[in-house]
Amino acid sequence: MKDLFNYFQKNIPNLDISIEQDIELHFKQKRLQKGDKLITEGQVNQNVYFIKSGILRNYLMREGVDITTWFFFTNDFITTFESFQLQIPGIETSEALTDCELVYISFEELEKLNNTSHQWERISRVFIMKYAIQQGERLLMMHTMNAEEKYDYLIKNFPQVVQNIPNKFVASYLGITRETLSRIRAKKS
Amino acid sequence: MKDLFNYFQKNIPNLDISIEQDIELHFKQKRLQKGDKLITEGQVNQNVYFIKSGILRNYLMREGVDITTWFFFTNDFITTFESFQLQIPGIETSEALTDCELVYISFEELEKLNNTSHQWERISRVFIMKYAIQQGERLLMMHTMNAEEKYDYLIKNFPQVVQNIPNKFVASYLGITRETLSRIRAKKS
DNA sequence: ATGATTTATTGACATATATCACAGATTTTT
DNA sequence: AAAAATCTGTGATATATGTCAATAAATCAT
Repeated sequence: MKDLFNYFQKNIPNLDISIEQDIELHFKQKRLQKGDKLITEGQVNQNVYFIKSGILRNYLMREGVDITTWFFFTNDFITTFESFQLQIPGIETSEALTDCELVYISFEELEKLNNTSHQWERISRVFIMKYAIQQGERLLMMHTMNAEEKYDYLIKNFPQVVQNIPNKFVASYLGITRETLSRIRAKKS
Repeated sequence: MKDLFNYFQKNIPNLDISIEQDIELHFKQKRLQKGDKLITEGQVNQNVYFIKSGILRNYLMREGVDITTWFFFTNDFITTFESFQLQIPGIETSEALTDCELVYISFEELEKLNNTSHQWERISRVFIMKYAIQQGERLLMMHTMNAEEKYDYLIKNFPQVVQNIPNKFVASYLGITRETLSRIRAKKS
């Protein structure tokens, strides 16, 4: 759990040491094997997970087509955001692309911490804020770029995606077809 | 300022009455005329504004082209999110599409409230969370829909956009050209 | 290791949307 | 109210990307 506390400290100044105890007390461990589902479409996402190691993706099915919405790496939090925050059934599924080590806390337990501790409320706010900023950047990419620009953007800003993830997932993440991605890649080499 | 406190109460249970006094003390009034700029590209967005009445849009220039990123209506908060949250120069501009009445608070004052009051930290968290959810929905729209589907989605979910806003802004908000929007509209009537 | 399955590449063609050009409509300014 | 400016609609054409089909390459399972 030390990793998680370190990660909090890196992002939020002057954290109380009691936070580390809270983590010990309320977070649990979980391991996944490649291909395992962590969160399932149609169900309420009960937990927020912190990735100690591994890679996952969120995706949804739209008219029978698998669309990747997000990739997650070591030191990311993973939820299906709306489902977790509003505690309603979600449309997204999370699956492990590699074996993963996670720690997690349930919505109710986190809410308790948020209710009783100002510092936990701060932690929640800061990480939601960072998530919103990331989303804004991705939205801008989808809004303003063509296929090749999106791929260049990905290489520049998230090289770990291109290096570690099958092209079919990269393509659907970019909102283009596998064939188009393949042609863009061919042109570059 | 009563509107703002009511709005907080509607979204967050059990708010202390002291919040209303905080609002009186720290929020200021501002009026805009149609066409006025509220936040300017290249500068740090110092304040978060709550819209008591009026409509605004955020936009950015990309290769000389004006791209609308978001519309804001009565009872929305408006910032250029990343610039405000990180207090760094932003790429977006906010302009009034109608005359507007706003109330606002500076980043520093809000941070003070967030630091000293758990309830304010809660308020910040909840509205950032709501913003993130909205962004996620918009991202899904841009990711998965074609031009006509996006327009239908807008009519269904944000009819006030289609009713009140010039088509050229609607088009760039959807990431399509004015001509394509015009043809979609023609087909429907 | 070998065969089976999945994934990536490439070509031919189809289609949605962009671009350019101009005319008509609407809004703003004088 | 008239003139000017801006916005919207429509046609002709161009282009990026999608679709379908076949093969090659990579990965997985026995």
